[in-house]
Amino acid sequence: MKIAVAMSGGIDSAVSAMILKNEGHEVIGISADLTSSLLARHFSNSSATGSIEFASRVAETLGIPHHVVNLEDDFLTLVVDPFCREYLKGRTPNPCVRCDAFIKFDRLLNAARSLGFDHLASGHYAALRHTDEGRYYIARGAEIAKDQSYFLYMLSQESMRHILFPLESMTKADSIRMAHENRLPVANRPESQEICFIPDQRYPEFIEARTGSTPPPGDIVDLGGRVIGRHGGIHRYTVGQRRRLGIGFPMPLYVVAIDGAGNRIVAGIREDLEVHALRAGSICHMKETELDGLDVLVKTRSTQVPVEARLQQDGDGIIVFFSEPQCGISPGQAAVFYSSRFEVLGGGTIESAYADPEQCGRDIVNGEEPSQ
RNA sequence: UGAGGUGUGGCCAAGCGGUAAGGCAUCGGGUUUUGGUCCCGUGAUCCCAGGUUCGAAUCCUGGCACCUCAG
Repeated sequence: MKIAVAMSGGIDSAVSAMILKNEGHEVIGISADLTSSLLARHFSNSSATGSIEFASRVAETLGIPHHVVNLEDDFLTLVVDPFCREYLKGRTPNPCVRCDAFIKFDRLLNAARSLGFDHLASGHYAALRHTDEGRYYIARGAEIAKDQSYFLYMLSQESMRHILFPLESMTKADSIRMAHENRLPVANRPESQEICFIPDQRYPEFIEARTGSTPPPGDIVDLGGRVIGRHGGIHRYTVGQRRRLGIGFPMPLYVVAIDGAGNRIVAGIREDLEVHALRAGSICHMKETELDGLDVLVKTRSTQVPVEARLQQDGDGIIVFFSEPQCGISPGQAAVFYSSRFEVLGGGTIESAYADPEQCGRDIVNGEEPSQ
């Protein structure tokens, strides 16, 4: 089989390429240049090409060709700029989800196919499966702690026909061991974390530089509307956030809601954060084409243990009723639905969250006052 | 300027003569292919000036500041 391996310059994709090569496939490495000029523009002192150079060295070590595809324009249009716009509205986007769906497993896949390679493999810790009827879906792989299926819920049926996850039955420890045993030049590289296009966690500064706008300071209020502090721009906050509120109080205070229209941050104690239901929109169907009424497991963040919930169709969206209240549910993030076997059934973008399960109209997360 | 009260690190707050708890905030670190959470670590000589005492944030005197009640 002719397989292009999406190589990030990290351990996982390197091991993936090695495995496929050893299995006798015709393998090339392919890397997307997403950020070199972006980072040069906004962070003059950071090295954007380091990862691609590592990928190149791995390809050389493995004796496979390596291609670099410049996808920066698409990346900016489909990932970076929507990310910035969401933050300016007081929402908390998940750029990785969009990058996987629109860049890696779309544009980069297409680039591979135009090179004559009909399959694209990546180093994700996730499994790709299909039903007897030929419907593809993502599922959790052997690596539970670092499962990445959450990020993949938006992949299309069309793209999944051409995708391979060579690590799906491996653990991270397996990969590290293989990388060392085979002396891959990336064996000791640190794990990637944080947003790839924003060095040093300085995302508020990045958003300001990228959009050319500086969100104004405003009030931090409690649930009763009393002013208890000041914020430095709503793009600096997310629901559930505790640090950097700067308010001395007998108890820790968290961001309970972001009122974009009123330019206010609503703060409260931990139990004010508890949410019994949420509404997700932009629904993607993975294994299931009908989600209404299903009892599922849900993840509202990538590193969370899935929790029980029931789904209910609500127009073009889905309302998720949690069995146990959840904290830190932020509009803009992804809610991903799993079966008890950790198959991805579908998912969506969180639009709002509800403290009261019986009255989903009480929408405190979108900044509206509780209705009484 | 009559009476009473208060004055401890950014905020709140223990301490009641024996050599400054704790919470919140901040900052740093750990965990984490998003944000966040979580975990660990992080600071003061006690409004000022005298005095008593072996020793005071803790007692006394005098200032200063703020608060409350009066008028």
